[in-house]
Amino acid sequence: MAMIVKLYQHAVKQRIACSAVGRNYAVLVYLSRKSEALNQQELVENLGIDKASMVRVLDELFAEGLIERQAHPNDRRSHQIVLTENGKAQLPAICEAVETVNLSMMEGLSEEEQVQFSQSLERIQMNLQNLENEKNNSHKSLIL
Amino acid sequence: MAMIVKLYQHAVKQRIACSAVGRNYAVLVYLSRKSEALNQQELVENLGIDKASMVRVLDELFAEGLIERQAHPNDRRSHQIVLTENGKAQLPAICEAVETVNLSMMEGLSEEEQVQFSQSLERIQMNLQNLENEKNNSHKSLIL
DNA sequence: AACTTTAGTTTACTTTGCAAACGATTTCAA
DNA sequence: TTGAAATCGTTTGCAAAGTAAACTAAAGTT
Repeated sequence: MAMIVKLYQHAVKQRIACSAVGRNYAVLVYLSRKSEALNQQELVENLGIDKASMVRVLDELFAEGLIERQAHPNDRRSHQIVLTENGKAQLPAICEAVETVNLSMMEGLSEEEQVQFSQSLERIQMNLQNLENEKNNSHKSLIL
Repeated sequence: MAMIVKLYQHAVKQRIACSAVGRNYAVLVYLSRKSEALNQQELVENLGIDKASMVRVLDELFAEGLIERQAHPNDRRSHQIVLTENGKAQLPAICEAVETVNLSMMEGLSEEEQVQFSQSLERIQMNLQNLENEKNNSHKSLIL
């Protein structure tokens, strides 16, 4: 499966010429799909990029003028990450690349199989996240 | 999906205390599953680790006494990678870790869904590999 | 024999992850 | 309310891994 992820990301990046976007397309796509404002923590949890790396990624995207860190209304520690106009302008090209690869990837699978596959993926991710959390909380649950 | 791979590998590695094995468990497991001798090229293609990194990984596994590079009978450029006795001795613990995580991961999916999922994965990998190859051969096919 | 290709290695560089520490907050509990 | 603990983001330093180029040695091709 690690293989698949590498092949997938490689395919998408090849289709996005644009400098910093290529490496960080996942962040932009994720931002574009969420209507609410997101802070860095939420990006870290959902994209599987660790928080130190996320700082670097966002710095880079900011330097390219694609995102901004806005003040959070209720929490002065937190930043809300939003796409700039320039950032939004890149989306069609990025999404097209993603869509193209998605389509090629699913070739030969019926509509139903694709749906089933996505559902299985979601469940598997949930299961693995639970595993991870059990680990983290094991020391707490041991104090009985 | 990148998220899933990270969660999965993290879960497996946590369950394998043993030094160098933890990081490189995939190579050992893959070797144990193949009856024929494998060269580095085949490992690179099947595990998605690039060849320069593979040299480092195998160096490390060799330093730990877990694998050996044997001369290929017909091709003196090529090395056949084989598990040492010591390497084989580590397998049960590794496979148990992998099995445990696999089971937890698939929790809530029916036997049939699991089979379907694996088949879809295989097909997807094939599709992505074809995509990759098309790219590599595009310059050749352009010469008409 | 001269070429091209392949397998593996080395090198240097970049990218990423991980862990620890920190400041600035916010939350919680005594 | 005040003090301890947790959270958000950041920085730093180091380890691991990907990438790209050049190289050796050995096959394969023409």
